[in-house]
Order: sequence, then C-alpha cells, then structure tokens
Amino acid sequence: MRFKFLKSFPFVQNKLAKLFSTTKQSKFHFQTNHRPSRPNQVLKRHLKSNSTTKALLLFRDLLRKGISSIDSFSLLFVIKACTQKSLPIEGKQMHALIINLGFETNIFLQTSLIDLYSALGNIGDAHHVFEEIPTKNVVCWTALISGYVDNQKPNKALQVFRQMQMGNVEPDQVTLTVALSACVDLGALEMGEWIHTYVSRRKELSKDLSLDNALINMYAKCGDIETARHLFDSTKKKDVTTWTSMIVGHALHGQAEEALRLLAAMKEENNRARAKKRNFDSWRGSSIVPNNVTFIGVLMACSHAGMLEEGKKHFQSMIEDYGVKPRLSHFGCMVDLLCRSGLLQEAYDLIMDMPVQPNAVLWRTLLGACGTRGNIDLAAEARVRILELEGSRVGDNVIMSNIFAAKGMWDEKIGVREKMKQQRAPGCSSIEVGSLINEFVTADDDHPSKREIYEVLECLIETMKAHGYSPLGMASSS
DNA sequence: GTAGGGTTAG
Repeated sequence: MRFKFLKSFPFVQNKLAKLFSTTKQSKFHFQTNHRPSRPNQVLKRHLKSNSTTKALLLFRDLLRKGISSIDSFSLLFVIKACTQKSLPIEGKQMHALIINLGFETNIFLQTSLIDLYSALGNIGDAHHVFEEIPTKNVVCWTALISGYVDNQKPNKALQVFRQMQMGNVEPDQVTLTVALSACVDLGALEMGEWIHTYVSRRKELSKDLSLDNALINMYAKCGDIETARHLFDSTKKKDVTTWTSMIVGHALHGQAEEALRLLAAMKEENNRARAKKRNFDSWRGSSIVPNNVTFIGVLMACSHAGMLEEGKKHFQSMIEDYGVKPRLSHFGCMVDLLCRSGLLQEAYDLIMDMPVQPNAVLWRTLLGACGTRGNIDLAAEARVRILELEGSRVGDNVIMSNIFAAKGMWDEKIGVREKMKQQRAPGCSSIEVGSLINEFVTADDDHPSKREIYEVLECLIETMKAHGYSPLGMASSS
C-alpha cells in the first residue's frame, strides 16, 4: 500500500512544476477556485472509522485525477490518518506536498504537522514547524507542549509553557491539562499548585471536567493525596476518569482500603444513575462503569497491600461482572500480587497459562520476587525468558548474583559478575537513511521500478532538506 | 467541513 501511494508522487511533482512557477499562484488557485467537499467528507469518514488505508488510497486516487481534486481540508485529513497510524514516509510526503502546494502557512495544517511529527517521535521537526508559524495561537503552542510531554521531555514542555505566557498567549483548559501532565512526570508539585491557583482565578476554566481530573491526578501523583481527595470530594460532576484517578492515587499511596471503598461507592453511584434512567426517560447522566484502567488501580491497591483474596475476587469480578478482558497489565498486577504473597509457583503458572504473551516486565516481576525469596530455579527460568525477550540488563544480573551469594554459590556468583564486567552501558539504536531506502525498495512485491522509487525519495529528500527538515521524518538518528 | 487534552502492572 505504502508503495502504491508513493507512485503518485512524481506525477504530482511534475504536474506542479508545469502548472505553477511560484508559491503565491498556487495558493491563489487552491483557495479560491476549487472546493472538493464531497471527497473530503469521505476522507473524514474513513478517518473517523479508523480506515487509514482507505483514506490514503482515496487520496492517491484524488491526486491522480489532478491536484485540483484536493484542497487544504483533504491534506488535513490525510495528515491525521498518517498521525493515527504513525506513518513516517507518507507523513513526510504530505509535508512535502504541503510545501509544494504553497500551504505551508495554513495554521491548521501546521498544527497537525506538529502533532504528526511528535507522534512519530520526531520532536525536532515538530518544533521546526512551530517556529515557522508567524502568529502562534494557543492551539499550536499547546500542540508543541503536548509533543514534548508525549516524547518524555516534560522539562522542555514546561519551558515552552512559560515561553507561551511570556509571549502573552493565554493558556486555555487544554494547555493547562497538558502542562499538568508534565508536572506529574516531573513530580513538580509547586508548578501544579500554581496552575491550580490560575484555574481557580479564571472561572470559565473551572467547568472543564478533564482539567479537574488532571488536577486530581497531579496532586495524587505528586504526593499530596489529601488535596487530591479534597478536590475529588468537591467535584460535583465525576466521570470514570475522576473515579479511576482517585482510586489509582489511593493505591499508589498504599491506601488499599480507601481505594476499595471508592470502587464500592462508584458501583453504588452507577446503580443510582441506572435507576434514575429507568424512572426518567429524559435523564441524561453519564455512566460511570468501572473500566479496565479502574481495575488496574483496584488490583494495584490489592497487590501493594498484600490483599491476595480480595485481589483475586476483583480480578474475577472484572471479567464476569464487567466484561473487561484482562490485558497484560492486569496479569502483571496479578503476578505481582501472587509474588508479594510468596506464591512464586502460582505466579509462574499464571504467566504460562495466560492468553496473552508475557513481556520482559512481567518476567522481571517474578525474577525480583525470586531474588527476595531466594528461589534459584524459577529465577533462572525467568532470567532465560527475559534474555529471549529483551537481551541482557545489568539489574537482572545483580538479582541473579545476589541469589547465588545468598545461597553461598560463590562460583556462580563470580560467573555472573564477570559477565557484568563485559556488559557495556545501555545504548540506543539508530537508523541510517541508506539502509532505510534499501529496506523500502526490497520490501515491496508490487512496486514501481527501483529507479522510480529512488527518484521519488531523492525528490522528497531534497524538498525537506531545502526547508531544514530531517529528510525522511524518522526520529533523529544523530 | 479544518488544528491541541485526562486515568493504565514494575
């Protein structure tokens, strides 16, 4: 699919070269003469139903019909499709197309490009797009802040948040919600409190439920569980996330009983809502049925407090009463629960029997417990599994070495320690552009000629280089 | 008709 889509590119390039000599002309043409609204509605529908491939194929057909079949709206929907499915090559082509069609200054497209690049892990290019926006509004500032948060750079996110205010752009409820998640990542309680004060002063902001939830979450994660609970109690309108955030908060603070009381209260509230719905047809309250995340909180609470039976009961109830299919994270909680109760064999059996593939994190939970309890056999088994899944990590060898030491198995301990000396510090991988192109060409069964693809890519690379972007839209490999 | 947001095992 990816390669068929690419085929259209030289066609567009050539067509453009003939039709327009300057950017200005092209802008004039697209914004005034043609409004292809019907295909755009179809593109939008595909996007809504998550049919990315259909959207891309339709867009390719539109391009083949001629560039007058598309406009800025078509481009926007396709960029969103690329963002949804994290498609770096297609996304980069869309950006090149936007530049070539003279849409670089459309703030809606620029904002979606920021979103696209940050979803691809390429925050450098996201920032570059942002820099090129002459009059930055609150939406594009927020998109960039959100990009930094999603790319695990919360410090930078808050730095941009401050820059935004220095630039006299007022944050809105979305900006503040995103900034609060940066505070959570940093444990930055003071900044979170500052945002809380700011929200209290601006009355129009206090109506936003997502923002209220973000505040509760921030206080709970930054260690101020009392304020989190106070906010929770004083929030009249609560949704599943409000309840879940508070349950997780109590779980993290080791307050398992309080977490379970909240789950019970949540169920009760939900029953009341249902009764109201039966009695008054016009009643439009939102449902607050515990979801898979709520149960992660509940299971975490049980495992942290060592409440084995309680945890098993809720795990069962989650599946039977609430129809929640357990995911890896739920099994993770259960393995943790069993391990903390010393039931290592039972934990191992659960891992082997569960219907989802275990990951290294799960095996490492077992390995950690084996370290504490001194179970060599299971530790060795977990160690092998981790190696298969993830390769060697220093921390795992430390556990093995400590188990051997505790059992007086000095030769084995020395063996592991020797291996550790050879281990290098964890590094990061990089992708070279050359090898990427090769993979790109050879991976295709139904592709245009190799030369054609190289031409397309060269053209793409040139366009992006000329505008100071990374040529292929991959995460920076430098 | 168009852009940015929240809860998730260790």
